[in-house]
Parts: sequence; structure tokens; C-alpha cells
Amino acid sequence: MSERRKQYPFDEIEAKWQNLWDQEKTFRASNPGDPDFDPKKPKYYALDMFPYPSGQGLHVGHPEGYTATDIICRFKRKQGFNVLHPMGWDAFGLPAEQYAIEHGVHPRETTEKNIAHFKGQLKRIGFSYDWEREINTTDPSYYRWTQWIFLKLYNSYFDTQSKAARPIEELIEKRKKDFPDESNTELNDHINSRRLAYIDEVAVNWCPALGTVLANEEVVQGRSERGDHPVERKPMRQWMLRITAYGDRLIEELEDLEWPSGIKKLQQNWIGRSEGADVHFRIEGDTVGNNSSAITVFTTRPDTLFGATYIVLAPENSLVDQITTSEQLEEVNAYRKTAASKSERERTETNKEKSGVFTGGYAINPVNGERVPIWIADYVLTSYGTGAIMAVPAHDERDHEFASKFGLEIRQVVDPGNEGNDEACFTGDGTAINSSPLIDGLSTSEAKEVMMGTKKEPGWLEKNGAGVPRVNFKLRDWLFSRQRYWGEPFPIAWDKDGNHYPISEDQLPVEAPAMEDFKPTGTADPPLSKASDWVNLKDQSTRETNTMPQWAGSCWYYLRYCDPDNTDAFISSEADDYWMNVDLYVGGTEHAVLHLLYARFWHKVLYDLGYLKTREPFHKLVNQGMILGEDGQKMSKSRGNVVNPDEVINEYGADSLRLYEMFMGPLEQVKPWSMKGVEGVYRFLARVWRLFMEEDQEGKWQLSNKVKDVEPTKKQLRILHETIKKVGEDIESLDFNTAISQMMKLTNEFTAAENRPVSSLATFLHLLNPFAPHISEEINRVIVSTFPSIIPDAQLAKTTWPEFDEDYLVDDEVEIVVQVNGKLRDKMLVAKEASNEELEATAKGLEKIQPFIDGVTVRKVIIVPGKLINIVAN
RNA sequence: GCCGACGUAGCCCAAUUGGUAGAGGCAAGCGACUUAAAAUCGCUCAAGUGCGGGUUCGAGUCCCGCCGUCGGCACCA
Repeated sequence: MSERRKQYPFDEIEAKWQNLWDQEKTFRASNPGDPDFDPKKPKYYALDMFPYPSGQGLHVGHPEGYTATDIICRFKRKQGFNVLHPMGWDAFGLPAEQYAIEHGVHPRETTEKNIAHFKGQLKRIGFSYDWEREINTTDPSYYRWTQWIFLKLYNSYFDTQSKAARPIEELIEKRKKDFPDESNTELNDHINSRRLAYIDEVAVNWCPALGTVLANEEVVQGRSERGDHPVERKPMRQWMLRITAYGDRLIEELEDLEWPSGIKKLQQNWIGRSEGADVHFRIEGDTVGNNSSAITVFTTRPDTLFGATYIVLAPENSLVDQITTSEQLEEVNAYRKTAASKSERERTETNKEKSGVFTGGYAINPVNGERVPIWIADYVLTSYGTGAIMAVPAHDERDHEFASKFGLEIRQVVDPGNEGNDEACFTGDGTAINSSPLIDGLSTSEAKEVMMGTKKEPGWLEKNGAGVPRVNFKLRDWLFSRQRYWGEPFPIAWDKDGNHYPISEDQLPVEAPAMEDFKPTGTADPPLSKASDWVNLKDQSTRETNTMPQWAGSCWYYLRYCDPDNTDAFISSEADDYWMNVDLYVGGTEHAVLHLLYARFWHKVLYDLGYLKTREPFHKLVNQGMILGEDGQKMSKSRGNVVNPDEVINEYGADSLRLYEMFMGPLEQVKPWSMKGVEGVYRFLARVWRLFMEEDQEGKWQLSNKVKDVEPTKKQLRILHETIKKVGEDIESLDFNTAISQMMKLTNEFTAAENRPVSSLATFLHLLNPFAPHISEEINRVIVSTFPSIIPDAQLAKTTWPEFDEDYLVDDEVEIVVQVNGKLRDKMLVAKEASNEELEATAKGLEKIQPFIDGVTVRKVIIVPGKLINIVAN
């Protein structure tokens, strides 16, 4: 189609307006304190998920959400809002580094190149970003503050009383008061174990192919989310962020947010809060006899303790060595070895068949003093709870399967009531039986309460020193260090005694050294460890050589947009006050648990420490649906169904791309691309163009002589005002597809008219403007020059959104549907203000209605004003 | 297995939130313009709402039970 003549000169028009917007800074948002700041204007902050500038450039999924927010922003500006609509680059990350390693180019170079490409592509779509607020997470003036926030995490702890982060100094003071004789080392150890950013030796996800550790969230089915490489578990000393401290608040504070319920659920499930108890099982033969030497299990069903017939430890559990008897040693070691050699994936794949071995040891069930065997099995995870469980095979499917396979005792302690079938294991709530007078006959919830107690009263477990109520989370602390080059260095150094200490704030940013060779070392030593000049500090200290993960920069970028050039603070208090929260955040579901959880966590810490005034960053969240290829499959290079937005713009123009992305269907829905559909909206825009313009003999476009200074007809006024109403409402509710159909309808109506009233058409251009800004501005300019006395000489972007007049929307006569027994039998035209009595009389008199009501009794007449009348008769 | 979303003309999708199943687009067909074609303009065509029950004067919409598609989680004790 490239040879085909363009239906309207979109290429000239679009470039022209984009240049003008750039030069005039049309979409600049002013901050409190700016000379042009108007405090009377309400604010609106619409945020897009900023892209990772990959080498592939933009794909059609990006402009979907971006167009949606752009329409809202252009609309809100016309309604008099001061609109913050920024864009930036999430540019640290593996791909740039991988590419750099393969091609021997510095990642900064490729990143800059990619950003320039992305930016050019975004500008070509005509988004109304305030480019003066552009940010880049790899810019030292940006990551200076990422490092600064890290120091805040490092220098604070979570106070469980107030459920909030507090400065670490408070903890130090308190500790000194409580333990005045403690040595500095002991004090430090205590403090370090409480920091929100801390070092820990944990079993981490080590990815040999990428040469780095990964967060749980970055591992999918035992493989790396990026690159799909195998991941193994390996104990390493790493920086961790104590996100689990915020587990409760991250769930509770979701409540007031206007987020899709599915996303809230996803986050809740990911955090995975469960209430239960830690229960201590003394090991038989243990002479110490206190709880610290016992096996502690976590259970959500302490009411089933009497049915706990054996104990299972994770193979990695450190107690295994102590418990295993010499007879069982060989078997246990063999099993542990196999378990360790299995990748996470293999372990979860063997989902079906349970395996495990007996340790030879026994524990004592604290509720009845019974001796129960201790097993190890890999269905018990070392990473959840305590790495040990009490098995209640009668009421837990996994335990049931295991017990059945190994012939362990299955003792029923919950009566399912009339529901139950006795064979299979019953996991629901019922009545406690076969337990003890303590709980027998009580419902599951009552029995739990007896065991765990209430807020006021401790339960049986606590009173007897057998356990303590506890809330457990699936959420793990956030593994925050990576063995990579292209990331934020930690503002941390280590003294010669091996203690870590913070780099002072005035030394920020800590920039990574320029390095020739930043390949992963293949060991746990990060690439930065090779830069010895950089690593070694004067006082024999050495710098931390890990870097932060990709997520760090995106945890707070929405704050920086509010005050991007501030060199004194990450955000000024005034800017925070004025702009936050984000009124609307649009992006893909792929960030439902990762980015959105991390950002909320950081935000809450900063809030607790008094740097922010809002508890949550994103008030309203909308997930755009994925755009599939023309074949209904996910777009991918290998399938060859990828649509390139540049090509769409070349052939149909940016306005068509924008319009099509919105016309495809509801924003949140998954939907396939269709080039025919693009042509459809392109034809619509060309129709709009020809509604105003015609070609002269030389083929030059000029204003059509059908466009006149005439009064619109009643019908025209009606559809115009209908459209003003519908488009406005649909933009507010993000139903862009239906807004566009309404504008198509209007265009069809006016195209059919010989006299096209310029006043009405000018109003229509305002409605079209947020969707197709270039063509609407261009046409507006043409009619301004011909009708200067009627059309104000101003850009649509700078003039007010039109208002509709209800009077034009109503007819004097309305069509009323006449039903008999709910079935449509006839229609009638009646005066709008006809009374119910009149309606009923008229309806009953209708020729087509008579046969249905003759000879039967009319029981009831239902009238919906202006809509229908239903005669119920039999 | 669990959680969530969605099933309406050949296709993408509407339906004032319980009130005439059709707004818009694509495709198809016919006509006008044209030497012809493309483009354009005009007209036409189509499903009874995945299936089975229920509530109601009235169900695409609400309830119950199935089926299918897509997405997420998945030995979380």
C-alpha cells in the first residue's frame, strides 16, 4: 500500500504539530513555586509504566496504555487541570549488559542509543509528555537518590509496636539503655540484624548462565525469567530488604486503592498471610529440654494436633544431623544428596509421587505426650515456615498421600459432619473428635481458639509452653544484590575487620568505575571486584561490589517526576504535597506482583520516616490487556506475527495508530491486532478530513464549500450534544472504543449533509482532539483562518472542553415498546409527557394488542417511563 | 488442583447496569461515479447472546450447575 496515494497528508501534518509542541513546550506542567504556577487549578497525575529501552524498540503494546493516558491527559488539560504526564527510562538491567558483553560496547552507549530510538518513536506518536521531566534510572543524578533511599533502608528498622519503620538511632539508644554492658560487637550484631537492609547468608537462586543471583520473583518454574536459564539453590551472603515486615500493611492498605480486584488478590496471594501457631515438639532423648532445642513446626490447624502422627523435616533442615540415628544415616544422607542435586524445577515437577526417608529419631507430641517418628521429605520446603511440619494425614492431602505410601498412622480428629465421606482425607472445618476433653465436640474455629487463645487470653499452647500463635507469610525478604556491572552500586563499604558501614550521603552518587572488562566472573565475586582501584579505599576499607537489581530504580521513579531537577532532595515536600498520589497508573499485568509490590514497600518506608505524606503511591491502577498477533497468538519474533508501530505510522499515520489501539476493544481486554481494523480507523480519519476539506483542480486540499456559517439542524444539534456527553463520559470511564464509535456516528451524520455548520463541526474537533491530536489541530487551524469571527484563534490543546446541553438530547415524542406478558407486540409514538393512564389506554387500544388481551384478565400493567409498557394478562 | 477474566452476527466489539439484542468498525453482497479499476459515496445482509436449570411481568445482564478459551499461582503445612 506504500504506493497508494495517502487519503490525507498525515505525514506533513503530524511532523508539523509535533515540532510545534516541542518548540512551544505546550505540555509543560508547572510545579509549585514556578512563575506560571496557578494554585487554583486542580492537579491530575497520570503515569505510564516507563519502558525498558530494549534494542528492539517500541512494540504495539507500549502505545496501548500510553495512548489511553494521553487521551485522559489531553482531556483533563482541556478541563482546566494542571496535568503531570511524564516519561522516562528504566534502563539498568541485564539485556544491555548481555548485549554489551557480546558486542564489546559499553552498556551506557547501547542504553543511550536505545533511549534515543525509543524517544523518537514516542514523539512520532504525538504523546503529550512533559519532556522536561524525562528521567533515566542510569543517570548518576537519578541513582544518587536511589542510593540515598537505600541508605534510609539501611539506617532504619521496623518497630513492631507502631508497625512502622523508625530510624536505627532510636534502636541503638534503646538497646544501650536496656543492655548497658553489651560490647560494641554484640550491639552491632543486634542492630545489624534489625536493619531494613541487611546482610544474610541465605539459600539464594543462583543462575550460572547469567552469573548472578535472582529474586524469587525473577524465577519462574526453576528457570530465570530473563533468558530462561536454569537456576539452582545455593547459600550465599547477600543484601536483603526486610519487605516481610510490611506483610500485614501491604495487604491491609490495599483496601482503599482503586485497583482491579484481581490484582489485589494476586498481591494478597503472593504475600500469602496465614494465621497459625508455632508448636514445639521435643526431640526424644534431648536432655536440654527447652524449646530452642525442640523441633518447631508451623501449623494453621493447631486443632488437629492430636492427629499429628509424625513429623517431617525438610532435607536441608539443620536438625537432621542431630536426629538421625546411625542405622538410618546412610539412607538419610543418600536422600539429602539426591534432594540437593535436584534443581528447584525437578523438585516441583515430581509433584505427584511423594518421597522421603525415616531418620530413626522420634519427637514428643506436646498435647498428648505421644512418641511420633521423624521423617525427612522434599515436600517440606525449607523456605516456608520453619522447614518442618507436623503431619496430620487424616486432614491434609499431602500428609495423607505420604502416610499412605509409607504406612504411617492416619488418625481422624475432625468429624466432617453429615457432609463427609469417610475414605478420603477431610481438610475442611468440622467438629473435633478423638482428641481430648479440651476440644472434643468443639467446632474447628472454637478448637483453634482453645489452642491459640484470643487477643486477651493466651491459649493452651502458650499456657503450657508448647507453642505460640504466629502469622506466617509466603512472601520472603527481598534478595537485593546482584553480581552484575550494569546496576546501581551500593553506597556501602567494608572496614578491615569485615564490618559494613554506609558511605556518607554527601559522597553520593557512588558511581561505578569505567571498566574494560565487566564480564561476570563466574563466581560469587561480582564484576566490580575486578576494579581494584575503585574497590580499595584509603583506610583499608573496600567497597561493596554487588549492585542493586533492576527493580531498584523503578521503585520510586514516579516520585522523581514530580521534582526531577531537585539536587537537595529526592522530592521536595511541596512537590510531594501537590502531585502525589498518582491519580491513574496504567500498565501491563506482568508487574502485578513485582514492581507494584516493591514500589509500595519503598513508599511506605519513606512515608514512615516522614519523607512522604501518602501511605500508598498509586491510587488508581488499570491494566491494559495484551495485544495479540493477527493470528490470535502472543506476538513473538519466532511466530513472525510482530507488528511494528513505525510501519503502521508510515502507512497510516500516528493518529490512526492511536485511534486503532483504542478502537480495538476495551482497554483491559486481551485482543488480536488487525491491519484491516487499522485501515478502518484510517478511513474514518480520512472521512473526517473530507468532512471539512476538498481538493481543488490541482489536487490541493482546501476548505470544503459545504462547511458554512449556518445554523445546525435540530438533528445535528442532537447528535452533537449526544457525542459531547458520550465522549466525555467514556473518557472518564476509559471506554475509549465506544467514544470513537460515537464520533464515527457523528461523522456519518454530518457527511450526509450538504450544509455543514462550522460551529458544530468546530465543537466536534475538540472531542476528537485527545484521540487524534494532529488532524484535529490542523483542521481547526484551517477553519479558524476562514471563520475568524466564529472560531476562536487558539489551539485545541489550549482551549476548553465543550459542554453539552441536556435540552438537545430529549425528543418531544418517544417511542414506547408495548409488551404483553413480556413479549414485544407493538410499538407506539407518544408525547414525552404522556401520563401513565394515557399510555395504558393507548396501548390497550392498539390493533395488534387487542387479540392478546381479549377475553383474558389484565393482572398488572408495568410502565417504564419513556421506555416500555408491559401488560400482564392471562 | 486453586484464583481471576472472558464466551453476543463470518470477525473485532455495543447494549442507558433487569426494560425493543445492534451503536461503530472489518468482511461479504448490491448500486452510483469511472472506458475500466482503485478510492469514494449510498444501500443491504446477518446472531437470539457457550450449554442446562432457576428468580422475575420481563434475563445477554441476577442466582445455581456444567462446558470452553485465556491469564496467574501451584507440595505455602
